[in-house]
Amino acid sequence: MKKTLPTIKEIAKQLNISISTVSRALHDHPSIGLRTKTRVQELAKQLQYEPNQTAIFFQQGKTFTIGVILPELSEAFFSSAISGIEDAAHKSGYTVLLGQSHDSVDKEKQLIETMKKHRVDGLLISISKNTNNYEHFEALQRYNIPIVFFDRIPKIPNIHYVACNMINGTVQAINFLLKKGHRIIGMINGPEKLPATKERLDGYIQAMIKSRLKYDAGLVLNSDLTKESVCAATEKLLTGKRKPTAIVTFNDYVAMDAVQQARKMKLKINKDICFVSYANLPISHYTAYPPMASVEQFPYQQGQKATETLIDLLQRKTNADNEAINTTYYKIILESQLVIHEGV
Amino acid sequence: MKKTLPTIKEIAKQLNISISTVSRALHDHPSIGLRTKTRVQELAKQLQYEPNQTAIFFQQGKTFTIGVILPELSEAFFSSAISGIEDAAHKSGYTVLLGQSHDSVDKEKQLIETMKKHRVDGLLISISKNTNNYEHFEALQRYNIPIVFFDRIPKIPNIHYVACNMINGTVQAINFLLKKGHRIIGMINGPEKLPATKERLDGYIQAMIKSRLKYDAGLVLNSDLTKESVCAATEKLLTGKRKPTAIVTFNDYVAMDAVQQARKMKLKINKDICFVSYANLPISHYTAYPPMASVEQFPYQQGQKATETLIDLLQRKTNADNEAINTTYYKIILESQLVIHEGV
DNA sequence: TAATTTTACGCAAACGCTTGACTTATTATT
DNA sequence: AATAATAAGTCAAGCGTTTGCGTAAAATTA
Repeated sequence: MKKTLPTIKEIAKQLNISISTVSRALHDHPSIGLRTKTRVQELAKQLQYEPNQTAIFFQQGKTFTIGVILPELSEAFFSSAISGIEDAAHKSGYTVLLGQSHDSVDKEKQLIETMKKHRVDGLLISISKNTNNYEHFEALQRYNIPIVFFDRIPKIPNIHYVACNMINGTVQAINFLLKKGHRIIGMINGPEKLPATKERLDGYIQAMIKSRLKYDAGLVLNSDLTKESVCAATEKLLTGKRKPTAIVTFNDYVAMDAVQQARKMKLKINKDICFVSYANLPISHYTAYPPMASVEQFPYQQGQKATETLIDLLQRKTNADNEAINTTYYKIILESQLVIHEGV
Repeated sequence: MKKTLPTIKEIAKQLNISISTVSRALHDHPSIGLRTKTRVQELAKQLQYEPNQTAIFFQQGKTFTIGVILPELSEAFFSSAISGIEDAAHKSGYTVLLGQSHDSVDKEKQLIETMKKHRVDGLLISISKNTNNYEHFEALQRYNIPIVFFDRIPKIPNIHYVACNMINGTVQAINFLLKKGHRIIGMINGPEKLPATKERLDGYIQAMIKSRLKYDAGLVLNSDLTKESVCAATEKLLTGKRKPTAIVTFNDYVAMDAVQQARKMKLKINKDICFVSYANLPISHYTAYPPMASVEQFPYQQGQKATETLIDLLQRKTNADNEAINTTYYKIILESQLVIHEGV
């Protein structure tokens, strides 16, 4: 068993040429003659030579690694996104250093430190639910490590991001319900401060107004996404003066809890009350009463697009080290889309 | 904006001392005087010095990175496992390079190449469904990159692995059903060649025999996990001469399909027919008819344990570079466990 | 006070590779 | 035939750290 791996030095010695010649030969440099070039390449193959990437990383000041920090891989949204990220990264020769924040700000900060230490070339981040201070991101500027945020993006100027616009999908969802004859449509939304919550509300209002229906604020309730608060909201909606015949829920988990509550109240799902949700569970159609339709937010594509954007940024950085790149920011918005489930 | 990050050379120059002194001072080396030590450390802090890890990686021939190759993060089992991996890795100062094979052998090989190029210190692998040639793993021996397999392990000798023994949990599952009064118990198992399938079968047989019930091979059917084959198996079981009153299914997906089929046949779930499954969906209790109980396989713990094992291997490697380490292999088996669901 | 130990630090090599600058043959140009 | 241009290499610096070894100066011992 060989103890030490072959290096270009080794090859150079065996062929009695200089290491720079070997290096250039392996890179097909024009100033090396065909003869020696093939000699080198053959010996390299024979010795199963492989360049020591750590040396190259070091020498080039690049690691061809991109760090990914996201809240929770067990959320289907993110496990889908990471596939998009991986695929796009590998396509350009990058690899993915992973870290989950589990929605903890401390963990997030810690991960950034680690990524910084490992000298990732760039960072892809979906921020934790509880992040409202952004210094730890800004600190990376100093290291010239670009960040592209995706899905959950901080509310600060001058950042690159990729996100999915929920307004459009929400409008489609409401229109779908209107077309089905529903006139009183409720919404169980998320935490008030979340941008995602606001977008859903905006879509709701927009759709109502365009259809010349008045917007009844009493029909839109916020929740903190816990089972209790969702059940409470559901109950409140279903016992109000204006009882909705359809409810749009913040996501599939909310939908499931709301369904449960409605059933507890002896309502027939899809008859007395219909649900439309935002897709995050691929198997939601296996659940007892799947939503009639869901708004799809294309996690795979978001991840992919974010990665492509980051890599683009990285290329530019190496090409032109000027300041101009710092002045323009990518803001990429994908459109969400309503998907109507089978048998509806 | 600083263009170049501070190095120890920089510090050395400013303090007019040698770089080796700086290096040692920062490492609290005993042969550096307290006076200079603090001077160095203070300047380092002031300049926000951070060691260039790529240089260190290179110099030490270690990257403090472990590669993880697994089939599919969108499977709850693996997204759980990766959390265990991450936590254990971070605890020891390692980071995680991620790659999904999506159950493709080619992708798996490719990932191994990438990981090798990136000079990961060690590898954690759960093999793809279709892998039946193991050369690409063996090739890593040459690079002295240890592998610990987890959950899905290749059938070759002389490997380290962590897996979960399903036999015990299966025995518990059967016993649970027996205690509930069931006497005819069916099983919808997985593909025949899978070790996971064999273990389930073994558990089934063991439990039956221990209870002095005869093992009826007609009650155990294999499936290839597709919806069609599961439905067919379910139908066959429920129309056979000996109709089971309970069925153990290979996993939660199988359970859902089987339930659907049973309902199609006008059977009342939990009355005419009961189901017990192997846990892989955290939200399975949200489904229409969740299984009465599931066999838990502790993905988080498996990931954690596998990582700890790998790191242990890595420590040994640096400590004693002898051959002895190559002669003993870790084979760690966790026990599965039956979890009885609420309201049963 | 001389000899010896200890303390505190500097020198320089090494890790493997890339690359700008320089050198020496060889071939082409006038 | 002298000069210029090209081809094919070589040299050596440099990337940032770590570390074995050497060595003054200071402290201890005899």
